[in-house]
Amino acid sequence: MKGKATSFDIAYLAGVSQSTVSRALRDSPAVNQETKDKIFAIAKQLNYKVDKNASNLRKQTTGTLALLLFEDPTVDESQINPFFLAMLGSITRACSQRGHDLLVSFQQLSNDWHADYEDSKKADGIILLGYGDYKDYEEKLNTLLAQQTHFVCWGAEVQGHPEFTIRSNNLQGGKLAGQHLLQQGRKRFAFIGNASDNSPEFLARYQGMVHALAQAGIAENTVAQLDAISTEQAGFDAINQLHAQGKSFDALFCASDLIAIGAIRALQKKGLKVPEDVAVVGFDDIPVASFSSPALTTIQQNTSLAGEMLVVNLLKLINHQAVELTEIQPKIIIRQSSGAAER
Amino acid sequence: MKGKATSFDIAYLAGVSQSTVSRALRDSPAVNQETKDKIFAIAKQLNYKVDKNASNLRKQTTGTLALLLFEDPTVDESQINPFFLAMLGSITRACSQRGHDLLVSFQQLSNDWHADYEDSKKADGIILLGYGDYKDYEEKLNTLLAQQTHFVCWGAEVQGHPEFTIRSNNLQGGKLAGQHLLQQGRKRFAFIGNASDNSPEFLARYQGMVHALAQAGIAENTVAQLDAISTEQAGFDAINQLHAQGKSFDALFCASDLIAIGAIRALQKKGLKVPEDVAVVGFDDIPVASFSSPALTTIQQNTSLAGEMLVVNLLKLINHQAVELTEIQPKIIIRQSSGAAER
DNA sequence: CTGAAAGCGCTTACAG
DNA sequence: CTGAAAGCGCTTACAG
Repeated sequence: MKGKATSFDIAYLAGVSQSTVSRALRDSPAVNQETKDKIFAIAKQLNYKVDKNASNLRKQTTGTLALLLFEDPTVDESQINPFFLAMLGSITRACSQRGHDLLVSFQQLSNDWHADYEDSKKADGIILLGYGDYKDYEEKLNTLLAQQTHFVCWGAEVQGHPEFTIRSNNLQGGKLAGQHLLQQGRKRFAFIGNASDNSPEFLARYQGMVHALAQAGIAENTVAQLDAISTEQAGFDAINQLHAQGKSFDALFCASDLIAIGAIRALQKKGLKVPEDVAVVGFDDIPVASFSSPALTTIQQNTSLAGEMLVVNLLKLINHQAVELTEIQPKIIIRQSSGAAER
Repeated sequence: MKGKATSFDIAYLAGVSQSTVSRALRDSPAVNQETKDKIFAIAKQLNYKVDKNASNLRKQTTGTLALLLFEDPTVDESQINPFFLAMLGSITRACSQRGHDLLVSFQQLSNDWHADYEDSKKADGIILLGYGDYKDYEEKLNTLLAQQTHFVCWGAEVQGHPEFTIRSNNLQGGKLAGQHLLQQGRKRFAFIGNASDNSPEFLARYQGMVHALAQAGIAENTVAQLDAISTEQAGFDAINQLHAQGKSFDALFCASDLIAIGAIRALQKKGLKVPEDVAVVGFDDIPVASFSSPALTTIQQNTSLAGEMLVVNLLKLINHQAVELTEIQPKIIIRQSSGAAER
């Protein structure tokens, strides 16, 4: 036999019609068990696999989900945020458990990717994952909406469609960080990370902390806040800028672990001790967090559940089932950088 | 118009045949420019995208590559080796630059994945990436060979088919590590990592170091070597075991950064100073390496070039072009853990 | 330069 | 329980 076997080859060998082969292979109850057995045996022997292109074309589906990972264009492409890589792992697993394939693409926001996947029948839906300026891609989201593309979005809420979003409870995460730093007896707070509508996740983390401080009688206007995207460099620079502004603080909450690690470096370079002089809390619990020096206290996002929920909700949307905004509860992981844990 | 537009819709609106539309959309030189312009305009307006399932079915290709990432089954699935994640990034980019999609799958070696992708026409070829016991998957590689699946393999050589392999020059990497440690005046060496045919990459790193030592008159039998898979835990345990065996050394080369980081922890826990008491060199240059304490001297693998070569060579194989074993030159990155660099 | 037609390998009403 | 037939949306010889 030349080339790959087709269902016609099996039909010929089994002495049945091709329709019957097709039914048998999908285990249709309308096929005699003996016939099935014979067909399965032949299929196995020929190492037959259903041609996905043909079956998808006929069924008008793909059995594939697309993952679009994007970051700030300023970030070096080779240095993908470790948090998203962890998500990638859990998304892959969640997909394969449900018999779906995962198409992966790293995009800059500037690219014109919207809807390509679904329109060209490469995927049944899209998972959007990334940090970056939310306002920048809101327009793209609207295009997706207009084209009725199926998608879910990590973190940011889609205007008018909260049900497309899966995210950590960032507000709660910020509260946990604030409360923990307060418990360490700290009074003068700083926050590094974009705190505007452009970065809704970071903003919620900031607001959560502010909320915790308010309950302890600390006013928001005493908090030093500086914008930063999620890179070590941005964290490093932010510290220098805060110092140049003459800001002083003994508690620092960073919107991501990468920012925190860069910030700690800058603090140490200035001769300040972490946690003695400044207690630091990060966000994400990326693998590096436990290896930084001192080990980083941080708010852990449950990437395993997050990836699962993204896939589950997207599949529901594809199947026209109802979904709603899904929030995942974060957890504080206490290590040395906040002054609470000993080795 | 209901549903997605097809080439027939465009043909109708443009007043030409569907064949002409198909040709025009692929920019065939056999189509009048005016006709093309008209067709492009209509296609754009309808937001038309070629149906990949249909075109792939007809062309009998997929325009997709599959990446199979696997690790030792003992490794927690959520904690994928950062080195492979970096590779994933560069592979994705290399694929999209060449107009290919990338299907990603994380597999345990125990799974029965061989050839599924290509047989079911989901991918034109497979990229294999992972650590793990080489002997364990040799059999699977043979199945792929027998089925004439197109594939390339990172690291390990496929018996009789060196051209399917892309890898770092691990021998050279080992030499660099050995030479560097010698330059620091170290004399008593240890190596942590599997050094057998089952882990050809680690073995070559070990042999490279041994080679460098031999040139300095240090015999292989003075070297303490202990097997370990590529995890921090394995590195941590290995140090304890070496000490239990009464081995003493002032230079340690680890087959991977993760091993090195675990080893450094264990050394420090025993009150030994790195690099003063033991100079440590790792392998990979994963992002954590620069954040460990002390920062890790390591052999950097060029993941950007590696990912590119995997894709380039696989595409060549698919197109029946000749390829040969591709080796990428590693580079030593000197930081604090080896005692050579100051802050 | 353009069109009519075949066919890629399936799935699934329809008929028996 | 099974078969004959249509059709998913393309690409590409073939003919003009």
